[in-house]
Amino acid sequence: MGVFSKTCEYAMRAVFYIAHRTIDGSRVGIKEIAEQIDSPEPFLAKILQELSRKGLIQSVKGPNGGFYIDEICLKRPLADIVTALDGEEIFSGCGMGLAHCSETNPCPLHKEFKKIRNQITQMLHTTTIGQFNKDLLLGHLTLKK
Amino acid sequence: MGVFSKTCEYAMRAVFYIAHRTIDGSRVGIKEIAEQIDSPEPFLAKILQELSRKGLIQSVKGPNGGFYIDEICLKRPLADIVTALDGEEIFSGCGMGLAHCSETNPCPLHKEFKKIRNQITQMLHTTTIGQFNKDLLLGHLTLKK
DNA sequence: ATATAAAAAGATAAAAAACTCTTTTATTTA
DNA sequence: TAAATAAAAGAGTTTTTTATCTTTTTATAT
Ligand code: FES
Ligand code: FES
Repeated sequence: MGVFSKTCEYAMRAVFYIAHRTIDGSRVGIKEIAEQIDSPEPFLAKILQELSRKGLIQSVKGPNGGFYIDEICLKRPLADIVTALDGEEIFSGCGMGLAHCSETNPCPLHKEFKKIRNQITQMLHTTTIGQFNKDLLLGHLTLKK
Repeated sequence: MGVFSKTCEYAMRAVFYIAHRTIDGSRVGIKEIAEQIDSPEPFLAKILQELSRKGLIQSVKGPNGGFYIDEICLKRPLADIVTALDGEEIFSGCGMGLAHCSETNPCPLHKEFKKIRNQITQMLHTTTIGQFNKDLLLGHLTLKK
C-alpha cells in the first residue's frame, strides 16, 4: 500500500502525461495514455471520466477527439486531483487512524506525523499539473515502469 | 485512505496500549485492548496473533493470560510493526506508483516525495514501542476516538 | 485431575477497491 | 446524411481489505 490509492497514482501519471502531450492544443486518446503510463485502459478511462466531469481535465468525443488540459487547469495544483479522487484525509487525517486529529487530544505520533502531513500538503499544493511539461518532453522524467 | 492500512493503524495503537499497561509485568486481555483503542475485537485479535507469531509482542493463554511486551520488544522501533503488517513499500516505494523508485529514472514527484518518505522512515525508526508509556499513563496522549 | 479462562486457528462474510465489458452518445469527415 | 471514431455511461466481475464467527489448544488455578 502506497501513500495514495492506485486510482490516484494512475490519475497523477495521466494528467502529467496529457499535460505535456497537448501543450500545442492537440488531444490524446485514452489508448495512448494508458499505454504510456502503464495502466489498465478501461480503469483509467473511468478515472479520466470523473476528472473530466469535475472540470479538472477536458475532453472531446469523436474523431480527432481525446483528452487535453487547458491553460487554466495546467496551473492548478496537483492537490486538486488528489482531493477529487482520494478526498481530504491525506491532508488532515490522523496518522494512527483516530477519528479526528487534534492538537489538544493528540495521538502518540501526532507531533511527528503533523510535519509529514504538512510536507505532503506543501508538495501537492505547490506542484502544478503543467509544471513538468518541459522535463517530460526532454525525457528527464518518466511516467511508466 | 490514510498513509497506513487499517490493520497497521490498529496495530500501532494496540502495541502502544499494551506497552503502557504492562510495564509492571502484568498482562492485558484482547477485550480490554479492543475497547480502549476503539477497534473491532476479532479483527484486532488476528492482528495481535500475527505480531505474536513474529515475536514482536508476547502472549500467554489461560486464566490471567493476555498480551504483554517484554523489555527487548519495548525498545524495538515502530518500524518493525509497520514492516510486519504493511511491508516495505512505505519505506521505498514510488509516490506515483512506478514499479521502482529510481534516482536515474525518476518520476516527476521523486525529488519531493523522497524527502517525505525519508521523514516517515525516520519517524518510524526513531520511535520505539515503549517510548510513550509515561505520557500515556499520565493521560497526555490518546489512543481512541 | 478438572474446570476455566484466554489466546490460536480456521472458516466465513461483508465492504471497498481495482478492474472489465457492453452499450450509448457526441463529433467529425467523407 | 452515413460511416467512422472516440469518449461517456452503466452494469458487472475480481481481488483485496476489513471484519466476524466457531472451534481448538493451552496455561493456570483450584
Ligand atoms: S492526533 Fe494523530 S496525527 Fe494528530
Ligand atoms: S521515482 Fe517516484 S518517488 Fe522516486
